[in-house]
Amino acid sequence: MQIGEASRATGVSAKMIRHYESIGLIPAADRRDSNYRDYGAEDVHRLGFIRRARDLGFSIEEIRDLLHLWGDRGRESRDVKALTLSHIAELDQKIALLGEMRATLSHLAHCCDGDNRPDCPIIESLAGAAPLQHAHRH
Amino acid sequence: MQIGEASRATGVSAKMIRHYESIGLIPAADRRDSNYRDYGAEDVHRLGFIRRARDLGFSIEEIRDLLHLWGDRGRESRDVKALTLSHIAELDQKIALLGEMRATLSHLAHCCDGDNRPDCPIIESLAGAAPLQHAHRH
DNA sequence: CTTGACCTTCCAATGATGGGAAGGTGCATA
DNA sequence: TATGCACCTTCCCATCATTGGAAGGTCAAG
Repeated sequence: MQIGEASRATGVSAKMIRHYESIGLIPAADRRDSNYRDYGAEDVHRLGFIRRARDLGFSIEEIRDLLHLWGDRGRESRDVKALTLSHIAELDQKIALLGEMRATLSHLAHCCDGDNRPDCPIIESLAGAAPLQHAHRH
Repeated sequence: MQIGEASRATGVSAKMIRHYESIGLIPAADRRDSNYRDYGAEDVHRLGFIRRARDLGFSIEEIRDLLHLWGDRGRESRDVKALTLSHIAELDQKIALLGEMRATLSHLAHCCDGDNRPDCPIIESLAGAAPLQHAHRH
């Protein structure tokens, strides 16, 4: 199977498959006489694993860990669960931060008439006249 | 005021102040004889505006729009409100996506015993045995 | 034998920020 | 005065995951 077919089978772009190989996330693919990469069922399976993990927001380094756990027959599900829980905590943090941003903006938008007059509390808030309550630096 | 003091006064790093100047987000600062940048009250005000907008998650291009609206005396608060509402919609989308990711992971973690046995539903899900319900590509 | 789809490598860009090198400036203190 | 130190300058590179494109090689069908 050429890289294009592997890409279509897994939803991972050919660009990214080559990239994952270059950073050592996946082993170097076999080559045909034409120097084209050649993929088998196991490679497709691994790429599918990677895509699903990325869809869940795992970083490349976390996926690298997961692949090791996946490939290790003696792995402890405890480790996998710990990695997952840590990821959930990260997601909670992001969600909370975005929620605060949204609340602040929503409050401002609600106070803003939205008509032609230039008295806009949103701009005034940003200008520093009334300090924002929910602002956070990142 | 030198760039370091302007940085401390606004919470924007000196690196970023120079960067914002280089991309035209702020006008080129006055220079002293020493070629050091020189900032006044107006510059600090504008940098504070930028920092607050960034704290709220506005992108550089959105902030560029806001700065124009801010500087335009005849601005319509309608435009500012529209920009804010569009930003709220973006935030809602991100929050929803993260929420789905969290639900999927939480479900998996709940099903994962977390003991020594290698029967880990998290790994099995990622491996494709049981397709995830909440997976999204981005 | 040409066309077009596919593949290869390499280089560069995205967005926001940080790190650091190499060198100039300004001020206080020994 | 000299030395040190904090500050400034420009320039290049790194991050992270991904995309785009250029320049060129390979393969199948028409």
